[in-house]
Amino acid sequence: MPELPEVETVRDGLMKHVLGARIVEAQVLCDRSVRPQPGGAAEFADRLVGHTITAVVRRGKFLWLPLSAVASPAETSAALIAHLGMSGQLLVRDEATEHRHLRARLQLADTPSEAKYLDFVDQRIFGYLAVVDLVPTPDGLPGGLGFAAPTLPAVAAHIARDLLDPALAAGTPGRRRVVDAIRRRRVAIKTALLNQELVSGIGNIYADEALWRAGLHYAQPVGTLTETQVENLLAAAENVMCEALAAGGTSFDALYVNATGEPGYFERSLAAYGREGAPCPRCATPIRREPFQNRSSFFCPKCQNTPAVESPLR
DNA sequence: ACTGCGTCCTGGGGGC
DNA sequence: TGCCCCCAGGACGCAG
Repeated sequence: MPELPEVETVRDGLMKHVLGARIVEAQVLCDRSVRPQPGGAAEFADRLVGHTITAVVRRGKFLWLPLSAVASPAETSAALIAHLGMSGQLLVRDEATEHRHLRARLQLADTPSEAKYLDFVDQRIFGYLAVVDLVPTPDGLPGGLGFAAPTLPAVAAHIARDLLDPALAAGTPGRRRVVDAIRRRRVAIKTALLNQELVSGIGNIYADEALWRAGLHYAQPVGTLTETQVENLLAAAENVMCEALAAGGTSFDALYVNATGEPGYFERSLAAYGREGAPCPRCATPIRREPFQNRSSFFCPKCQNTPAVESPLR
């Protein structure tokens, strides 16, 4: 399941293999994988062919590749956006290779490596590709990591910045605003962590890991947490995602691989997620799994104390 | 404005 | 052995 560290690992691979490349041909093998594209596959291909990839940008779990026309290279008003969903893969290939779930294939020229194809493979079709317009960021800051221009895809404008964004660095006003935005909600803390409009990039795996590190129960009402507890939780989320990034991401179920098809190695470092019945690395209490909002939550029943009840007087 | 829940999708695995 | 049902979850649409 690609979350921030996995998407960032893919971005890194794409930088090495497709930056500056010109798109020669675009093949769509599954129409449903190309959305939100009003004109469908034909419009998708039409807006890609002949254009050059000028950057590889990420905000949270969203990736986009700004495009410029060969005739007017300074103009970058559109981008190829990619969301990997549950099982999406962007694979750089030197040759046209077979994939069971190949949904789209871009043929490239002038790549910085031997790469000739950018394949979008997606088993569950929760991910998508589209060519979309870029709009200015409200704050005039870069829209995401990897591109200095203050723009982002209109279709992702509602997505918050993530914890690796310099604008949200620990101790900055940006980070304080995230803490405040979280604390204003009246939801369980895990719900807030997973809300991509408050802070982006965190999915089920890293939410559980951050909560384990911070010693918080997933169902703890946000209103019962102190400012410091929320700050510490965000720091834990940032740290665990940085460590996962250094390991190339988490390949929990083999649906995640990087841009050259290799898995990540952070799964062996997970403390809670996917470890039902295994000993908590801190206190050896068996990790428990409980259903939470149609998902699974993994936690240590000893380290992550039972949620306090929100005071009715507040 | 918020919150919560259902929906999309496919392959693997467990149970009978 | 085979079949059916359930499970995984990111993002979004909708109802209240």
